[in-house]
Amino acid sequence: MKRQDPQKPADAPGPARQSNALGKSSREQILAAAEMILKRDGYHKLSTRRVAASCGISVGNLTYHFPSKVQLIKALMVAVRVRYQRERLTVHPEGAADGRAYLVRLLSWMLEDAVCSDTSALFLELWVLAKHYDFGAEILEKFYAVTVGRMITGLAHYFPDTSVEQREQAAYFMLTLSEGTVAVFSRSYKRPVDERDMVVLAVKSVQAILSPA
Amino acid sequence: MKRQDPQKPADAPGPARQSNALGKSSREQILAAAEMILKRDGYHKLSTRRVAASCGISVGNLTYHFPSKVQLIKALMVAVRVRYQRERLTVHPEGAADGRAYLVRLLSWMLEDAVCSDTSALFLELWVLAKHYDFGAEILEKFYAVTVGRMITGLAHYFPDTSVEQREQAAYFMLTLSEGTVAVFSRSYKRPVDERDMVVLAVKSVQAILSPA
DNA sequence: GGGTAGTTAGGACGATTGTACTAATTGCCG
DNA sequence: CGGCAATTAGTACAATCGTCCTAACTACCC
Repeated sequence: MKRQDPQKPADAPGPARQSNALGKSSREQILAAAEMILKRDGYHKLSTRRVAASCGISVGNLTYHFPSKVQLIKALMVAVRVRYQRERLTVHPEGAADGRAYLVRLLSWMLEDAVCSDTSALFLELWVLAKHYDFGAEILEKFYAVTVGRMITGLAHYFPDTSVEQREQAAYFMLTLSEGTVAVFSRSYKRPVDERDMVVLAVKSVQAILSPA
Repeated sequence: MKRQDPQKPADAPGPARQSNALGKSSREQILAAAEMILKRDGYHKLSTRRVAASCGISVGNLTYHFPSKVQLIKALMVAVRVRYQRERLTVHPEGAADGRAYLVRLLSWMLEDAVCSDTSALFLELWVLAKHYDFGAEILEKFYAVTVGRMITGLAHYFPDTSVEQREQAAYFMLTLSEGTVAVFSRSYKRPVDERDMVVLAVKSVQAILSPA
């Protein structure tokens, strides 16, 4: 039949959708398969047919839920952003003893997550998507903005004697270190320095940034 | 068949590769076109036909010089590595007044280069290629190893009172910051912190890393 | 000038891509 | 149960992909 109302807003519409045998709606199943393929095979191997085959549905069915590949990619990036953002907000350490302990916990988690194969494989592709699609850059920048914002509030709590500029700079500094760790340390390779050394260096650096000039 | 007239005489004997109208051998021309397409359109749009069309030769001619796409990609990565490595060795600041001036010059150049659209667009794709091809990871790691090694010797000259571990850690730290800058700051976007602020923070951080514990 | 190796153009093949279209099936509501 | 909308499957089509093949052209050496 004719496809009417091809795009609902990219947000999940809530519980009003049918579920298939796997207990997930077709939309969620498609997005999960697309994310898996994006991480494993990369953007340049992400095709509608592959996604459809990966979750056992037909191409026609996929084009019903996502009339174009771009819409699928957009929905995929939105879903990924929502999930990662929720994770990053949840994991944020709150009960740290002091500022130093907060930095150790935060940077340990960030850098360990950066070298995790799931995260690193995903972000490498997200950067490419952000370069290729305008909406991709927007989504990524929004994610970064929220991540940085959350760090800034944490810093304000543990380092009250710092200026707003110092906290902003420290937050972007930690973000840059985290993404750089994805680029440099995500591949297994023999190096004289590993990501755990980087945590120590990062803590020392952020303390230097936050200390009065 | 109906290609342009070859008015370029082969200059000196020696290696004696033929040259076409552009004064570059077909191999170099192909590699240059491939690099341009990789940077502009990304790996997932890099096709043999597109490269051939971009430098005005036929597909058959391209497959003569590079029998498979993988070989083209490999040669492209090798060429890019050689060029960037030579550049990074050349630009290395030698006549700095003191350690701090050395760090300022080095990190300024590294982070400014990271946000340059040519470099950033290229490295985003190189990371994907390194994830997809084993030889890509090797080439990238070798480039990183040489870059870090050059930084270590520079640090040893300007910071003689530091341990080998400190210099290694500082070098990998600067590399991580540089690559993270590509990922975070290469897109033009309004942020409260820019890459020039990052230079200041990076200098302060590396000084903290190199100072005695 | 003739010959040989190195280049080049062009076509062909099967595979894969994104998307459009139709028809069948399913689920829900009155 | 009937009917209608939502969902699914399957096919088709033009475009592009990587690679192979052959014939023609070019440069250079004897």
